[in-house]
Amino acid sequence: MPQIHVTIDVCTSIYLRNPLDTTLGKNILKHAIILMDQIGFDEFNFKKLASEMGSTEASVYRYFENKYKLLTYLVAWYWDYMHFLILLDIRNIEDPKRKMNIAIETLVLVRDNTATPEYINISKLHTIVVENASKVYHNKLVDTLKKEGYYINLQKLVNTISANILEINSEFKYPKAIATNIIELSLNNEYYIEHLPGLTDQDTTTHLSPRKQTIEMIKYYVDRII
Amino acid sequence: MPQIHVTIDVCTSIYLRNPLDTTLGKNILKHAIILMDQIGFDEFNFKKLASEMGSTEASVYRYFENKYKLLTYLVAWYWDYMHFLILLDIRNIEDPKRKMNIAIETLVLVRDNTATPEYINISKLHTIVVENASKVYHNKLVDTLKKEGYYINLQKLVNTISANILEINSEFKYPKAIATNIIELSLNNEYYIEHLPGLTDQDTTTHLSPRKQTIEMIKYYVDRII
DNA sequence: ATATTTGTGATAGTAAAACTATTATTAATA
DNA sequence: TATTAATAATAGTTTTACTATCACAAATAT
Repeated sequence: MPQIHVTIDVCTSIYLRNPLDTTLGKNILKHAIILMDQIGFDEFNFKKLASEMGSTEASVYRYFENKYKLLTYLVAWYWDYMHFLILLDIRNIEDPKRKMNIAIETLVLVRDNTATPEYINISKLHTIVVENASKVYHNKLVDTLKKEGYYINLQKLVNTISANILEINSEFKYPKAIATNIIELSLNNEYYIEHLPGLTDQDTTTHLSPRKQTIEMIKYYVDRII
Repeated sequence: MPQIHVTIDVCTSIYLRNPLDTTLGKNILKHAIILMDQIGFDEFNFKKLASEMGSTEASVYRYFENKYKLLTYLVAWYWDYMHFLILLDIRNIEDPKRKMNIAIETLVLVRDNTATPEYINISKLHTIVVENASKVYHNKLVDTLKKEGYYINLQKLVNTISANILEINSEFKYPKAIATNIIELSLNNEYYIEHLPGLTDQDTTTHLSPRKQTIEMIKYYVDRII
């Protein structure tokens, strides 16, 4: 059986050397995900990463200028991969409403896939994205980074979902804003259920998992709004 | 004419000494807002703040343990103040839909008010909240900070808007999640229009300002969903 | 087979950030 | 006038973020 190989496109200026080219590079990604997930981005640094993976600080610096660029790379990778999974899942499906439901499930469930490379723990990467995506998009350098193409991966995903919204209702006035909003809801709602339940609505009658509840919520939301 | 005095309640364990008690304290808030707005939270530190306001690093450390706590304080202050403005604006209004529209306008427009203390530049504080609110809510310490009551100010605002949603439609299934979402949209949409326009929809036909466009969008959204 | 390039490890170092501690001085209060 | 509290000034420590250099091993080119 042919193995599916995923090529994740991440803007080349994010890194100094392509981490996918070498074993060390992939190891940096692998252990960066494990460590960031464990101690959080603020506590994370290249010294700890190097010691965690049995390498040296200087070696890591050959791949990424700083930890912000490494985070940006991981988040871009995540969106490109999510986009790939969604496109895979909605292939051959005609009904736009069904397509939307599948996209929502894919976004929230963060299912593992045979195409996930060994060096990426997708569930931990999801946690990292939930906790830190805003650091990538909300900062003083946003305008420069945008010009360098750091955000195209999320943009492409938004475009796909936005197109799907227009297939459901071609008159809908704010397809991109709602696409972006669906993506943000898929990240935040589960986090709120777990950590800040007062900011969302937990269904105490059913015994659905936080993820299933989030899917229900976003479907309800999409159904009413579009 | 009696002057309205706003008492902003911020959880006492955020600060070491109440900044509102002294001139230096208020000066810390004032210049922290100016400086954070100017150089961004990541570049901001107590040394720069002290030099900006003609004081010393050690003096600032007597009020706040670190810059994260200062940010948390400012964000909590912002929500308490927004809540106050909304309650003021919807007084004596019966129609729940009108109340919601007013709340949306208040959230997005961030109008200055005579009750705004001299040491707070509310428009700059708004920028700081837009760019950094997620750092306050998405972090590894969230569970501890929640227990200490760091997030009650946002929670109260969510409760007020959530109640308003139920007044419009008592059957609505996710009042808190949508209240939180409205607040997040009010912060993000304007930022996206300005910095990441591909993530939202700009109306090129009209000549509405980003804020007016955001208000239109959220009203459209609320109207359809609730 | 040998020379050369490339990637990595090891070590060492600098500059700035993030605090802490001490003392002197000034202002408020008893 | 004595006492206390608040602040400024100074001087430190520790950690983070990053740079530079050199040696060695593996891959590649000739």
